[in-house]
Amino acid sequence: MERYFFSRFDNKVDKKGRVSVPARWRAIIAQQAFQGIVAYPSPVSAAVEACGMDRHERLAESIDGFNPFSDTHGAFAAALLTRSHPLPFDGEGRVMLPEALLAHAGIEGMASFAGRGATFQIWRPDAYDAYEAEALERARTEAPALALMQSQAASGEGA
Amino acid sequence: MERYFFSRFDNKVDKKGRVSVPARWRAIIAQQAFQGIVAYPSPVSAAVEACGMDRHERLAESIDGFNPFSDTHGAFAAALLTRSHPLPFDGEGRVMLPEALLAHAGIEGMASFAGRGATFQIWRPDAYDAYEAEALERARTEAPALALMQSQAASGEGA
DNA sequence: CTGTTTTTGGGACAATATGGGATAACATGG
DNA sequence: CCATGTTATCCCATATTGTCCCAAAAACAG
Repeated sequence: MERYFFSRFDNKVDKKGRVSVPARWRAIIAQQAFQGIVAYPSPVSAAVEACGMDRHERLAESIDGFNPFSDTHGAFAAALLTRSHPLPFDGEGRVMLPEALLAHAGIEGMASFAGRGATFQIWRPDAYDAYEAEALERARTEAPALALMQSQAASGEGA
Repeated sequence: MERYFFSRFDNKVDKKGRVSVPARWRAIIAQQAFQGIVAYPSPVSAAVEACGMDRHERLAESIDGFNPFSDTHGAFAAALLTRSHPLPFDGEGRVMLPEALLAHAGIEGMASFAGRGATFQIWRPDAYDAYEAEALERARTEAPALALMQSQAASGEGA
């Protein structure tokens, strides 16, 4: 069984605002209590970021660990909790993206789902194309750093 | 099902002073004995802070843990307990915000509900917009603090 | 190709937010 | 203790929004 979000899918946003979440990804979430995803604006790009409720609850819990009246707690709560939306699946595995998220990503008509391991992102297709081109370039120059991490992890493995 | 308060909702305060608490949040509170919320002025911002009675009782208990004649006990009791209002839901899931809370947050006409995990806040909409802009900036600079907490709690889980 | 899964479309229905009238509870002053 | 005006509660109506259900089209696998 798959456990992480991979691949890219381009699905249609119908006039009621619904989009299918890729079936393969729904299968990953199927074992969780909340049948749906949690989505929030990426703090660093014009994309919607999303994951299952389990992961998001862990995020909420670690924010809860800060002093509730501190600026640090407030900042993270405002950025990640107030701006996140639980989006339950309908009977066909679709979700409705709220207006605020559509606007943040500039999505209309089509949405690109980009698997990112423990999370995935939802982009306006042409915006994702541009982002990908830039990311590939960066990956090329930073490849040595990844190779280093790989070897570190491997050295700690047993038989 | 959902266990934390997420998202933002902007609801109307009618001329009788009633506001709908978002239905999704009422569902979280539905399993508690007191059908309503407990609200008090935020000690650190121009917002009304609120939660279910269960959490508020735990707050009261931890204040009770202080020496009853200490300044600390007196300060928290005055700030959080004396100024707290239990606000029961009416048949349609609305509450009436007392004058003191409306004044503290400068609310009139519209109220913004900001989910913050275990609690939520109620703001004057334009005041929340301003607060959010500032909070996002701060979250960006303090991101490392969250990353640290994350690594402590959620070491190595999937989606 | 043929059967199955997945995405997409749309109508029927239910839930929610909101408005307002009628009634009951309350504090106050007489 | 009662009268009274005010405040809050209950109840019902309604527009809107979101949810559910069924059906067709498209993609996919054997």
